[in-house]
Amino acid sequence: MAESAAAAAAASKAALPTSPPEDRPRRADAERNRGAILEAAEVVFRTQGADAPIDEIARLAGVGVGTVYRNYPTKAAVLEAIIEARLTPIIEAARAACDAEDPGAAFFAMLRRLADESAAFKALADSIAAAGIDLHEAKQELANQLVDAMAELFRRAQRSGQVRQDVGIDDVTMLMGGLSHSAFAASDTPARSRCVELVCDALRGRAT
Amino acid sequence: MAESAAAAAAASKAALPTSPPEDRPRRADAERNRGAILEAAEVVFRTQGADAPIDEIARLAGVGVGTVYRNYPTKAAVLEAIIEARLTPIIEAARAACDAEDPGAAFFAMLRRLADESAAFKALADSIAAAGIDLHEAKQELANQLVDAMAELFRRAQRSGQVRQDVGIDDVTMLMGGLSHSAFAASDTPARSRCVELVCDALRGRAT
DNA sequence: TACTATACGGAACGCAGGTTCCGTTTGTCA
DNA sequence: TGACAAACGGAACCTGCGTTCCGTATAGTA
Repeated sequence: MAESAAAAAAASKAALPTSPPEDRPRRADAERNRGAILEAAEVVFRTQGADAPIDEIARLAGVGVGTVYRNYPTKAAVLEAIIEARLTPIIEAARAACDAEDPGAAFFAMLRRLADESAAFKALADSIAAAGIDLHEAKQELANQLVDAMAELFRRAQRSGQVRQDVGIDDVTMLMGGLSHSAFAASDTPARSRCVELVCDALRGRAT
Repeated sequence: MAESAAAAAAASKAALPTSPPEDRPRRADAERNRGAILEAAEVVFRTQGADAPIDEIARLAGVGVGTVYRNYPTKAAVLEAIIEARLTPIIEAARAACDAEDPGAAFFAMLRRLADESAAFKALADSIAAAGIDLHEAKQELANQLVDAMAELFRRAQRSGQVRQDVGIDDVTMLMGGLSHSAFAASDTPARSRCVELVCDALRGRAT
């Protein structure tokens, strides 16, 4: 999945080693390295966030930087591949949740999930936190998809009466963006869930 | 005010042009430049945040970078002077609020103030957002003072029964740190106040 | 095993930002 | 007005990071 995501992302950027089908297959070591790079990038972006240097990924993968760039045209492309792999199922879950019987419960469940994912994956937290802020990153498209899906879910939850009427999706983005940003630092899981529940309660307009 | 704060901050760092009293006074142009630097730094850190380059400050002040460094040993020292000037009155207000008749109202008022200040001053938002996160910055000491003052105020508000019992100061730090971070981006004042009120309601444990 | 296209590693490059250095300018005082 | 210490500006330096380049190594093939 990450594979295809990466390939797709790459295809739109430049000619990559994942060449036309009929060509002779790539060398085995190249294939192996590609996997190692993807795994290393996952670890590094998860633990260090989007600002981690490329050298770090290369080192962990046991390859030179050149090899990283032979697989991905830019650092942004590597990041995008990783973020996409991580974010796609979340976006799909949000879309699927729109059809849930109880849109309110589904909406709040998604908020919890966003916080959990942010806590577990620093680059993702960066991405979600940035969703309501800058608009100039490669991953913006993905962030938009997430925001759109959440917006639809939010509208349904609100229409069902489980979210107070005087708030908007932008408020949710602001609260969750901020929370995501803090979430990774907090190794403290209970505190995080408590905060998410506070936000949920606030959006409901009533106490637990 | 900014002057004295800067001087104090500077004194603790290294020997600065603000030399021992009995020495002959500094040259008039030096004094003027110092003021210009402080003003420029204020503007730059307010609008661009803590990451703004020193050159920007020098340019706006109409001096060379060398002159900035003759007044402050490092960029961190400049930032600290500015943040201190901005944060000190807030910290004092938080301490004073501990003696308020209604600790609950005082506590929530401080939350509002923190959000407002963050929205108006990017570097301050950075600082507040970081309060619950890293521990390696020059401004950490200030952040700690703020957190300590807020913690005391929080305890009193909680003891007075206006804050639910099942949350801690760390939850407040997390929520407000995140909100501060988003707040600057949001030129939208109503949205910001709405979010702060949501957080306040959540901490109260009841709806408006 | 020998040959060659493919892939590799990592030095080198460019750029940005913090900090230092030094030749020049200028305020101050006699 | 002349002399000198104080202060100035900004080029130069250093470090970190993204990206490129090229001489070398090797998987695949005959």
